Amino acid sequence: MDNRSIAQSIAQLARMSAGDGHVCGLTPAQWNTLRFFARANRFSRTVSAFAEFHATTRGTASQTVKGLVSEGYLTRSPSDLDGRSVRFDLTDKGRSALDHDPLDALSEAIGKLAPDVRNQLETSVKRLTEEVARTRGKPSFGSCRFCCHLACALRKSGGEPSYACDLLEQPLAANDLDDLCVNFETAPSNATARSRRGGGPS
Amino acid sequence: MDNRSIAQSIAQLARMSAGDGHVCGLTPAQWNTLRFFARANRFSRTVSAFAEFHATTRGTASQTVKGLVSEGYLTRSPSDLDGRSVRFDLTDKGRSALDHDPLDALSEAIGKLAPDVRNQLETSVKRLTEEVARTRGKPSFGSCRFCCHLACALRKSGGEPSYACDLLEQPLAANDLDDLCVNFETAPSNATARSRRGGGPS
DNA sequence: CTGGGTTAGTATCGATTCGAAACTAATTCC
DNA sequence: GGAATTAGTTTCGAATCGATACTAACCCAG
Repeated sequence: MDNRSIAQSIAQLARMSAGDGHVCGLTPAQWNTLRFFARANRFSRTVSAFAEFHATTRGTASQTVKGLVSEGYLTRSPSDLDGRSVRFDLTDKGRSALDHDPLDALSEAIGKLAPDVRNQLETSVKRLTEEVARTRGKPSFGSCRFCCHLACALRKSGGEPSYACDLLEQPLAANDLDDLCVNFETAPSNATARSRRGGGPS
Repeated sequence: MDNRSIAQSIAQLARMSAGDGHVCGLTPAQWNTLRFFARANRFSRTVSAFAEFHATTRGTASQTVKGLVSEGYLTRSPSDLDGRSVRFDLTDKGRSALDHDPLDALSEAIGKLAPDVRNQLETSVKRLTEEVARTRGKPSFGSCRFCCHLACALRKSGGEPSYACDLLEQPLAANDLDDLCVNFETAPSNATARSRRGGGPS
C-alpha cells in the first residue's frame, strides 16, 4: 500500500472517529474546542492558540468559544499577565461532558492495541505531526515534557525537580508537563536524552 | 501519554494535513471526494458509497459530486447492472488535480518513516479503522485483497490466478484488489493466511 | 509619555456546507 | 401486480467558516 493510501486511511479514521456530529447537543467543532481546552496548558488556553491548533481563523474560534461559554462549558477569565489576553477554563459541566466524547471510540480502540504497538503508533503520529507542521510553518503543539524550552533545575535540597519554561520565563508544575503548548518546539538533536529525562519512572 | 491524547493527536494530524482548505480552487470536501473516487473500485464509485465513506448524507454527497461533474473532474455514467445506480469516474483533469493534493504533505511525511515503522503504522491504522467502524456499525472500506468475500481460484492452466467477489458475484481484475470497496469485511479468524496470500512478493 | 506598530479578541457579513425531509425512479420481494 | 426498499436528486433552513473591519492592550523607540 502506498503512502497516499495510508494518509487517506488516517484521514478516514479521524473523520469516522469524530462521530456523526451532534452528540449530547454539541457540534463537532464544539467537541474539538472542549478537547483542546481540556489538554492545553494555561498559556495556551486562549482563542488565538485554539485558532491555530484548529487551523481556523481567530474570528471563527472566538464564535465557537463564545457559544461554549454561554452554555456553561467554559469560563472566561482575563489574564493577569496580559490585559488583552483571556484565558478559558473548563467548568465541571465541560469536564463531565468529555465523559461522553465521541472520540472515545477511537481512544478505546487504541487501548486494545498491544502496548508496544501503541507506543510505536504514538511515536509515529508525533513524528508525522511535527513533520507536517514543519512543512507548513505551523506550530506542532507538543507537550512541555519534550519541548526545547523546558528548563529543568534539580533542587538538591528537597530532591524535587522544579520546572520552568525559559521562553515565557514562567514556572511549570510537574503535572503541567504533559499539557499541550502553542509554543512547543522540539530540540534539534538530543531527543533521546530529553525523553529519558522526562520519561523516567514517576 | 494516555489513549485520549493519542486519539486527539491523530485527529489533529488529520485536520492539519487536510490543509487550509481551498487549494487549486477545490474545497476540502471536494478533495475528499476526488480522493475517494480515485481509490474506490467500480462497485463503490457511487453517491451512496461515498456518502457512507465520508460519513455524510446522500443529499450532501450528491451535491458535492454534482459540483465536481459540472467542473469536469468526474464523469457520470449510468450503471449497466442497475438502472437506478450511477457510476462516477475521474477524468484526466480529476487525476491531474490529485497531483496537487494537499494531503500529499502527510503522504510525504509517511514516506520518510523507516519501512518497518511505516508498515506498523499501516497495520495499526487499519486495525483501528476496523475497530471503530465495528463499534459504530459502519462499513470499514477496506480493499478486496483482505476481504472475506474475495474468491481466489487458481487457474491451473495458465498459472494466473483469477479473482472474484462472491458477494456481488462479479469478476475482479488483479489490479482491482487494492481498491476500496464499500462491501469490505474482514474474515473473522484467518487473517494471517489471507495476508500471506495477498501480501507476498509481487 | 506620546505615537506607531503589533497582538488578543470580538463583531459582522456573505458564501459555503450540511442535514433533514420530500420526491422520482428502478429494483426486489411477496 | 403491488408493497417495500434502494439509488439518487432536489429544496430549504440552520450552522459553519473565512474575510474584513474594529476595539483595546501591549511594546518599543524616541
